[in-house]
Amino acid sequence: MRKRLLTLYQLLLDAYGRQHWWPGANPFEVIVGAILTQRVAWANVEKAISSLKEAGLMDPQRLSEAPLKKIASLIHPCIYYNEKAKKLKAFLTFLEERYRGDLSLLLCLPVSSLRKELLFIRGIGQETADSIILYAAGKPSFVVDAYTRRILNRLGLIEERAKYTDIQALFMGNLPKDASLYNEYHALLVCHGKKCCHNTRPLCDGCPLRAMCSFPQQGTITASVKEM
DNA sequence: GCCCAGGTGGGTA
DNA sequence: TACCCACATGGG
Repeated sequence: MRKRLLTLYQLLLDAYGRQHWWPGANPFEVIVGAILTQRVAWANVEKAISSLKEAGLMDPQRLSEAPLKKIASLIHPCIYYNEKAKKLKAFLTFLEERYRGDLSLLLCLPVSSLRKELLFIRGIGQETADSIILYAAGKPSFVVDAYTRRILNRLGLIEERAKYTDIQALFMGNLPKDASLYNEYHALLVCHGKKCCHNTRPLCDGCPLRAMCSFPQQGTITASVKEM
């Protein structure tokens, strides 16, 4: 499995080059983006982030003081804007109550503690928590998103119903715990997912991953990770 | 007009 | 545990 994951990484890197993620200016902007991008195209998240910046609210203190309705109106290009405004508030309330509003205090926690803390916040699930750990804190926690699941399933490396934690363990159990590697790997998976094999076909013509089709279909994960 | 995009939480069986 | 639904914009 380790070899397959490394081959996949190399094929994606050769095809698309380095992605230089996350597209956020600072850790707080990365966190806002991670919450806003839930089930939303990134182009719409960018519009919302620009609006928050123009309003001078891309700051934990100022955003926490802003009325919920104002935040919702500024992030309107994102679907579920009312829910997301509440989620941003929930994060800021958590940050204020547990870390006196000091983001660096939260982000300096070890990965396991940081993940537990983030999952405690309403509106932050596993993918968003891992995105924050990896891209805002710069610590190794592999992000599993819809593209990751879809691509691995197409390659026969996981089953469609594999659990988030199992897919994450597949990567983290077979790759070195290296934030820059996880960063680039996830970015490449998203890049590939957007450009290629986005429909129900197994692999499209000209897909840079076709070389991996020769791998045997055994070793897929179901309820738990196998063949580590 | 329809489908889907870098999810999550709550309710129900 | 597994499934379903609400959330409710904008581009192709």
